[in-house]
Amino acid sequence: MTATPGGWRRSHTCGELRAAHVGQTVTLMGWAFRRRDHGGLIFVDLRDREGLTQCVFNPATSAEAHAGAQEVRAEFVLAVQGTVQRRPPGTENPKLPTGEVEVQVSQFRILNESKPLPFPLEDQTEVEEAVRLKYRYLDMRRPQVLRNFVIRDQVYRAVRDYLHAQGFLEVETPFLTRSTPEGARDFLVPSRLARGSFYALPQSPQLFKQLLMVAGFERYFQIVRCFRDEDLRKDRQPEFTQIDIETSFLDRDEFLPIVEGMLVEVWRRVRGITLPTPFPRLAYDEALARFGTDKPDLRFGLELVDCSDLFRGGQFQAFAQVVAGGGAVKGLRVPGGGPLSRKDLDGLVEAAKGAGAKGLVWVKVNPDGLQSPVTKFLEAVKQPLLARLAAEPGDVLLLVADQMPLAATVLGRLRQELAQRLNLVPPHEFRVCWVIDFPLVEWSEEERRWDAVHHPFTAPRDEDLPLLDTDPGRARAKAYDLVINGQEAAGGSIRIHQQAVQEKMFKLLGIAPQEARARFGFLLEALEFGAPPMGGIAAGLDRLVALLAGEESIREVIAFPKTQKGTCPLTDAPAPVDPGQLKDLGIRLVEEP
RNA sequence: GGGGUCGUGGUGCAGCCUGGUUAGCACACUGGACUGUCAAUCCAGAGGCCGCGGGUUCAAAUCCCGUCGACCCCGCCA
Repeated sequence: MTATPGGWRRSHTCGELRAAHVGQTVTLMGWAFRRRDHGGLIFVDLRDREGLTQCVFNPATSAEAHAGAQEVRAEFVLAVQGTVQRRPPGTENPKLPTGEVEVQVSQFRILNESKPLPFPLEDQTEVEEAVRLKYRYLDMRRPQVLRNFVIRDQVYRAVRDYLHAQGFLEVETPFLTRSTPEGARDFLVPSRLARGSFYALPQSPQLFKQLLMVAGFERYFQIVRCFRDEDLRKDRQPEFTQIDIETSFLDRDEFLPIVEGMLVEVWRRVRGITLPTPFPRLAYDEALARFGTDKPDLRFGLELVDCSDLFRGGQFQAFAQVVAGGGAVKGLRVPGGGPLSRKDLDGLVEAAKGAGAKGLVWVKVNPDGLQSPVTKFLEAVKQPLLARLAAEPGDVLLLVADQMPLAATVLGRLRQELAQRLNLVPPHEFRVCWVIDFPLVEWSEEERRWDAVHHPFTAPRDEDLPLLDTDPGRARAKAYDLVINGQEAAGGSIRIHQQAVQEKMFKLLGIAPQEARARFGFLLEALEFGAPPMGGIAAGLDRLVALLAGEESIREVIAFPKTQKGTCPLTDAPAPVDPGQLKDLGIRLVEEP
């Protein structure tokens, strides 16, 4: 076995030569990153996965090599043999780890040529994403892109090492499975052997991991692809990767520290950062009240403050009526927001309306008094209002009156947007928290029934169990989300492990017994054979890696991602198939009406 | 399904508002010069269906309509 025609073997990588190697004869293999031709002297920066090494082609060393190097172009694949030498004084490159030395080339081979590139491989140049994705294999040669996949690899390993050390068993579950109701749209796979029937790709291994608990595996995990046929975002792809975990015999407060330990280990190994534990916990109601969202970004303040009582029965009719009708007035203090122009403030009003509010009241706190479209209505509550929001001259106050949770969520969006705009978000900080005590169900107006907030297998809190019969909307679930910098990074729950409770839940959700039997009777049956108490979580691996890499979009940390329309510019998937394939499956295409 | 931004040589952009030269700049590319560069430099050159289709006009990269595509957002995502 030889690495190249002629029997050369790579002796070092392009990232490892140092002053200590001076005098050694080495063989490097890699890509010609850049060539600098001085006529009498040619420099080629040879790049491989590990780094960059300057190779010098000097006719005094080898006229043949020097002549050959003139043919070299960007991204030619080279094998280079020569002597490591210290660079002449004054020509060292402190920007390169290998910058103290260079390889004086005595002979080299062109292992392969390359066409001119469709785009430059420099890190700093911005190239349209569709072009990058069409030539993703070239894009990935950029050190910045490679770095993201090194981080991803470190995350895989940290997760596996940690969970294995904690006694978790790694198990694979099927991709070809059956469609389940609720949740996202399924990707369907037609069956040839059972014509007219379809597999569904899993939205998550939810049911299987519960079966593994019934099986007595006790601690399971899997780094697994999940599929959801919904519209894409920068943090959502049709196929994405979850760290899926399930445990037996642990209640929430025993389980969450295990997950915290995993996150701590990942952040420690990848970023050298020690996340403080335990992670703070926020009840869902509290998160909504203080931040106007169930995934609060804790890197900055701008907390929402309830001002409802200040306006109850007051002369500001618009607000007083909302409060009288059971709604709330939520306030947000924008410190130093004074410079916001009338146009900015009008923009905020529009944004609030766009988010569903009937309106937004802004108040400038000037040294000589309040300035607002509704100043005269505010005079009566001026002092308590300023005190409630801890306002100071130069601030801007934003007030939204509406039903809860709308009043809070509207202001929550403005909070996020203003933090961005006013540069209040520290760029290199990680703030992690748990959001717990989610509602179990919420009323769906359009379907006229209760919907599971998390999923139908989530257990209600024990003390809320009676509420299922009397006031389901007030029942809280044993569910939890892990939120990092305002992003949902993981979500899970303690499951229902008693068949009677599960059936009650289905009944509440309007899933008829026959339908439940038909759809996942196998799970209900399993629950009758001694199912242990169980609970787990699923973490979005792509989002974790993006956070660790400082990338905005998970596409930057997925090897071959899809565009926003779900296509792959590289393979041109999805694509029509051969009529014979359709015939095998018993599928006939119909024209759109 | 809806809203927004964008689409101009291989890449990144300018020109478009206010229609009228040979569509301009940088990088890449090709040829030449050059023995210490590292975003090498200098000289010369080639390269354009201005996304696509229609309309207005004497005349369209530019104005209008439609359409396709990329990205961001809303809806959607248990």
